Amino acid sequence: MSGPTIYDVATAAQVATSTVSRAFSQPGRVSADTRERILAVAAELGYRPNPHARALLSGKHHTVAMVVSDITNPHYFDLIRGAELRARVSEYTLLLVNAEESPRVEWEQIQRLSPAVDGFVLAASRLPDENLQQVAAQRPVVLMSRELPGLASVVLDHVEGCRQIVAHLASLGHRDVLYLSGPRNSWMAATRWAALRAAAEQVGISARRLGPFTPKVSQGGAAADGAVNAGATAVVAHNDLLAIGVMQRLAQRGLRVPEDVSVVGFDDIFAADVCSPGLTTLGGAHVDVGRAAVELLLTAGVRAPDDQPRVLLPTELVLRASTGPCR
Amino acid sequence: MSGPTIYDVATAAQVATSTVSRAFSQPGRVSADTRERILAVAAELGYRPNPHARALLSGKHHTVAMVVSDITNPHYFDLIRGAELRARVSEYTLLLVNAEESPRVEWEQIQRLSPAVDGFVLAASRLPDENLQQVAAQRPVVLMSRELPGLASVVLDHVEGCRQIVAHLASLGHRDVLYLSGPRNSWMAATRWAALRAAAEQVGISARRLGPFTPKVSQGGAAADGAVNAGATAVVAHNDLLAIGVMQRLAQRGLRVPEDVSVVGFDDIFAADVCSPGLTTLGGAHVDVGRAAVELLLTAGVRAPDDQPRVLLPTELVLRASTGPCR
DNA sequence: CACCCCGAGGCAATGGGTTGCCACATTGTT
DNA sequence: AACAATGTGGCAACCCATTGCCTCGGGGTG
Repeated sequence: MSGPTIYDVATAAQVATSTVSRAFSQPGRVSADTRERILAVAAELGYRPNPHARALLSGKHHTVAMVVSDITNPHYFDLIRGAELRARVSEYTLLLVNAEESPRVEWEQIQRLSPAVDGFVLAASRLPDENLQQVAAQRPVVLMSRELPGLASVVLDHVEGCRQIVAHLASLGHRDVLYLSGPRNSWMAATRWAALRAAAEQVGISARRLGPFTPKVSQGGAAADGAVNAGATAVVAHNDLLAIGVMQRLAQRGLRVPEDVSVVGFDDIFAADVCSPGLTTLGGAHVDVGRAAVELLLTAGVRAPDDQPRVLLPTELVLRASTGPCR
Repeated sequence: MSGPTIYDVATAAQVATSTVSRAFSQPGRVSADTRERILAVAAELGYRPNPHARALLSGKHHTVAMVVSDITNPHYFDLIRGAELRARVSEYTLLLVNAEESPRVEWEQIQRLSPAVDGFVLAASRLPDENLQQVAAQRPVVLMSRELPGLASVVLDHVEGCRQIVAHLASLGHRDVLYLSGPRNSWMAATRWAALRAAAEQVGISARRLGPFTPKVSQGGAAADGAVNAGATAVVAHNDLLAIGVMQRLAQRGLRVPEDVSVVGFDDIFAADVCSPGLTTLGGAHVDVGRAAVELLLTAGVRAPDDQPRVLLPTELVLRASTGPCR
């Protein structure tokens, strides 16, 4: 069933298994021609080391698990891709796990995988702080799009990004921004609201909040109605999906974007570019977030537990047609 | 570093390791109170079996690898999700691998993972037939969106789907369809073209082909120009990304969709619903494709090599605003 | 009371690769 | 010429869970 083992190679090459093992892992430890003979035999037999057997003794699995809270959100694609790319450079396997927006599923999967991976990258984890700390006690952990003191994290600089959003809207004459908030247990939602409010205060305009909303297109209707009812001239939605839903509902109610209402999203997903009108949104190099997170994880061993880095990556406000002068 | 082992549990519960093992896997084999004691101790210690050690002896890894040719294509999301859901039901781990559109990368990753997984699900594999057969000789394989005699596969019924597309266009008065083809080595592209041509012949209209094109938005421009030059009234693009690119370019050149040209895509990705005009596209239950593929893989052991099923799932033509009466 | 059967638990081999330690041979040192 | 240093390869324990086989003791049968 399975391929040849190190024993088969050893027999065929007339050496001990230990010699075969060293021929691969410690090239200097065996003589040149012995090594050559072993490699030739191994190639001929199609030998490939069994990762399980290796992991059993060394405790190193050469595998990192990435847990995403909802794999259907297009925003994660770039994160996944970046993580995958970085993992492959080091010949690590990336195990992708979908938490289906459920903290329970997320927790169970992490517990199940814990003995089999070298660490976890958690994207927008929905777990409460205590659980994150428990995980971190077992295995190295890097958070994406979330922060927690004592844990390594990679996030886009939303403080600066929200300042850009507010400055943009203010320069268009808006005196008020309405944030359509994300889920209650989302760290991101809290962070964005705080940053928007601070930025608004700084430039002297008002900031209000509505929600929470599940950040999906389908929730955009309710969010849009709330925004209209609140008399908003500019809304900032928790993410692009929600923003697109908002725009759909506004169009349905006969309101024009951006003439009547300006709309801003977060993430710069592909659909933000093709929807109509094009969505102004706060993007960033999400591939680099994924890359940086795995990078931190792979170098986690050399850092002290109380020296966990917080990596902040720059955002980029992508201007499209959904924002315009205040009516 | 790592968690407690079965030895720790055995010591703490004053029994042999074999008894602990059996307490978990063969409940009837140990007495009720011994079992209870062991489970209590294990829970207290936070014991979880090491999957590697288990896999080493049994040869079963409880892991399937899913290889996608390009993870940035939104079309794969549902496939991934379906595969993930089905795998989790059986407590299998889904290993997601991105081939980056490179047959070489795809091949290397498969070879590397082969000793560590129970089988492969290959989504729109770019590997040549011979390589697929080699993989299948090592491990159970299920293809998605591709067929090869002798290998299990799950695909949407494109023959019927293309008939629906052609019937739809013909009923709008179109006497000609132009297929904007996908990559040269894509099985899907060949299949769609053959099905379109057959369907066109059946209803008595003409079918032409242009391409190949890399199925990305950026390639839509060239495809659109070619279509205009060919005087097409109805184009069928290899997938939604290409179709969206085509529509962007048509708009840029002042041509109206669908008044001047009707456009049809494949896959029904999220963006097809939000772009403007909405894209008529051939969708289907992609989640079920993913689900069925893993299902086949998990039951692969019980089938003879010459009895590999071809699963055909229904398509659904989603009508939106991008198709209309022939000018 | 002798014998058998059955339930319950332990011993030890197993899987595939890694690594500390030892053995042997060759070459160099005094 | 006797001995040390260095280079190569082998032996065997180890990682952790599983499982075939054995043992021991209690209850039932004749």
